Amino acid sequence: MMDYQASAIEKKWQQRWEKDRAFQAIDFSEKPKYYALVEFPYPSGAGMHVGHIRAYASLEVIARKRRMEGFNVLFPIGFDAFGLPTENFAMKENIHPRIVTDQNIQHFTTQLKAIGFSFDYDRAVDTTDPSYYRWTQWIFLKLYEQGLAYRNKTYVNYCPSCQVVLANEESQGGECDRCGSPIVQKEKDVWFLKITAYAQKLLDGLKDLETLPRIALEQENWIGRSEGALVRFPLAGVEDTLEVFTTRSDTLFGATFMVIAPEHPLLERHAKHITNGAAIEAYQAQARLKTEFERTQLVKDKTGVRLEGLHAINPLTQQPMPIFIADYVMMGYGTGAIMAVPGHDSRDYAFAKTYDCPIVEVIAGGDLSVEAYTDTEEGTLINSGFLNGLDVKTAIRTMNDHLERHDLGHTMVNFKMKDWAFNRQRYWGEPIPIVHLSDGRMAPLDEASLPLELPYLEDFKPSAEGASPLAKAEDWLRLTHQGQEATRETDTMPQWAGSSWYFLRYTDPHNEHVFADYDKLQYWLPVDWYNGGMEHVTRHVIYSRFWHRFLYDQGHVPYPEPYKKRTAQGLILGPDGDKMSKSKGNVVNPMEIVEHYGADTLRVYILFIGDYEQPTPWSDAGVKGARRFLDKVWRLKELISPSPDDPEFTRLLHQTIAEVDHDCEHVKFNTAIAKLMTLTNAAYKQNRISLEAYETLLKLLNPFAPHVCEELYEALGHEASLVHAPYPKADASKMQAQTVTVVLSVNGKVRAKLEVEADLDEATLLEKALAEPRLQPFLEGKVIVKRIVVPQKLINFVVKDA
RNA sequence: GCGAGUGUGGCGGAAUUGGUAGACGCGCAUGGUUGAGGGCCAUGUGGCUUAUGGCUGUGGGGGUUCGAGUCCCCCCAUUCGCACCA
Repeated sequence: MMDYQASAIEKKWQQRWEKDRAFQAIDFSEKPKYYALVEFPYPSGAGMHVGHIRAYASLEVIARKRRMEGFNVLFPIGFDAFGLPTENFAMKENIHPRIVTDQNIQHFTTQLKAIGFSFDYDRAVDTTDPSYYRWTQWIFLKLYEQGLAYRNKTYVNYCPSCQVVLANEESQGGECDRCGSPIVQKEKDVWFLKITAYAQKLLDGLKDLETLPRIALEQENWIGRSEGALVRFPLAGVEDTLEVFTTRSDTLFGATFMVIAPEHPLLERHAKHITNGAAIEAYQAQARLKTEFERTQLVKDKTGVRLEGLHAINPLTQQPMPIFIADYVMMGYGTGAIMAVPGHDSRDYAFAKTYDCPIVEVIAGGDLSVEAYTDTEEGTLINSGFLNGLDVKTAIRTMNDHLERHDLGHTMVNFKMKDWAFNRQRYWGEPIPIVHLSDGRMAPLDEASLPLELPYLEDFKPSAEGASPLAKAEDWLRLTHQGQEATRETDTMPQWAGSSWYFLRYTDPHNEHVFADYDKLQYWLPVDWYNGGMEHVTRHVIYSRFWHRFLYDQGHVPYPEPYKKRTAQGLILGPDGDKMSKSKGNVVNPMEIVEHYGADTLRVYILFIGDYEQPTPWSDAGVKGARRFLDKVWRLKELISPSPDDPEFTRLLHQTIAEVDHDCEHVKFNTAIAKLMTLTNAAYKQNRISLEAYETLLKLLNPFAPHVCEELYEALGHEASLVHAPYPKADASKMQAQTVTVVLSVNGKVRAKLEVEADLDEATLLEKALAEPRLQPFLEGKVIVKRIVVPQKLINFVVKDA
């Protein structure tokens, strides 16, 4: 028999699958549908890395398994191809991003096919293709029509190096997500999507998503719902109020001063009453220089400036409350103003100490002379008028009632989530289909005029001061709209746009009339299983759920939630245990493994490497083990025998069928492979294998290592491929062992083992156990006080000295 | 600071409901096969030990139990997420 020649076999079967269109998803097939979705890649010039393989290999196994189980499987792939790396590369090399993108996509596709992924490549989407982004623009127009896309002047995180505006989550730690440069705050007129309007729906929808608790929790925290009250504090001497959001209205009697964000509009509104305007302005200027990172991370001392000439009144105590500006209060959360309760909030306490404000105890228990008493989830109210003696929960309810009755405020729900900054000042993104008319108004483009294509620019470097390169495309920029001179919007959409709805397009990727046919959406959706990176659990998953829910509300998609189940693979670290990075030189190129050992080896190794959902270091030695296993399966063919397998082997076979099935469905691919290895080893141990058992092994292994399995299966005389071969079913009656090992222990320590018939009755078993010679030294001269019998497993004698 | 995860041999990692800790793989050791090397095969491989036995052992310390990697309490380390969230 020939040796296992991976590369020849793999090419052969890849061509065969392509010729047979083996992985084509059939719209409206009679079979039950299964939609397996993996996050589509950004086609970088570096090609695939091992992380991609791990991300796709899981659902690759599931997709192949489902086909064998008789499902009509949609397992698509595409490319999230707009974005900065391509644009930066294009600038550096002076090649147009269109060309770079096409090359990269082609390179990626070749690599994906070389690994044997069973994607339906006919459905591939490319977010940079005008026939795709036409519909991204269309969805934007729908959002705009509903008032969910708006422009606002705001301070934005700006990266001076990339010359782009970044979302908060792209500038965490005060550094640009992409280049690591420090972020500065810049005032700009930018686009937002009103995702906050969907906050509650996005939160509620989570209960229908099957996922790890921590994945749901991360989304919950990101949405950040909190219940509380809006309270209006009257200002002394002017007809105005200062509104705050608080979750602890019960502490209102302890509120002794107010703090507002340095950007708070109250400052401008009452500038003429404020007598220390210069000091205020100086503080504002200083705060603006700080990034949000510095404001929240580095500066733990509380600084601020008291407003002179303006103060608020505590509506309950009627005491005057000084107002401060301080940068520990953020304009972006709640109302940008707080009532400070120094007795029970450590930030307010520190501030009160510094600025000498009164500290009032309103919840009994702490020692306010040393620190704020913040352990106040429960407790009893004191110094609080009508709340005295009430517990915290009742006090909150009572206070809220009081506020509503006296028109001082009302209960409200606040969300941490902010609106989605939806713009980039770069070339390689979807143009926003809006024009600015000469009279200052904005107008959406006509749907029929979409796509609004990117103009072909020779020079797509950013314009001055962070304006989009599109501002330089004079011919494209100017037009006549509704009889007026107009200019086009020059910002482009962020990279999250195209990925917010790509899974919908897969159901009908070539449709020129709608983004996807409703009946096809109804057939294929929802996505049955979505796998991707942990890092996308908040942003991408929430953004795409938002778009999907919006489209549902507008009647364009049939179901409210897009995903039924979400998993996330762990990172593959470098062999040194550090995160793989070019600078550390610990990057493993998967294609080298394919060349050296074959794609099947790579696939098996990556799933065998460790728990799928945990990070794991790469090991070159481990790869060899995967290859050895496939070699063993290959050579096992020589041991096919007409004589039946040992009963113990048959039992193991059926147990393996059941466990591999279970493990695959529970993302335990590593143990599934381990069990296939055990089965293979057992066949060698009995020195033969029945044809039936060998074929079963091939079918179980096929989703992991399809090329070698197909080759061996064909060599057995089968003409039909394994793609739709029926998946093995375990026969429970054959899983029961004839004999079992029962552990004999004394006082919990294992002293002997006993091979007995599985159905032996308890009395006989005990008799045998007591007669076991190896137990005698531990029983002699003792009294057995207790006998524990776990059927088919263990006996424990509890003894004590006689 | 808050929340979540993780911690088991030389290494990656296994271990339904508490019931033989270390499956499977790597590495290593010894022997075999081979012109050599590789490959392959067999056996062994947590530690200690006065070895067919005994003791000990799942980050540390307590506890519950006949029995704890698994359950409870306290601590430590590490990773991730959020972060002055009012």
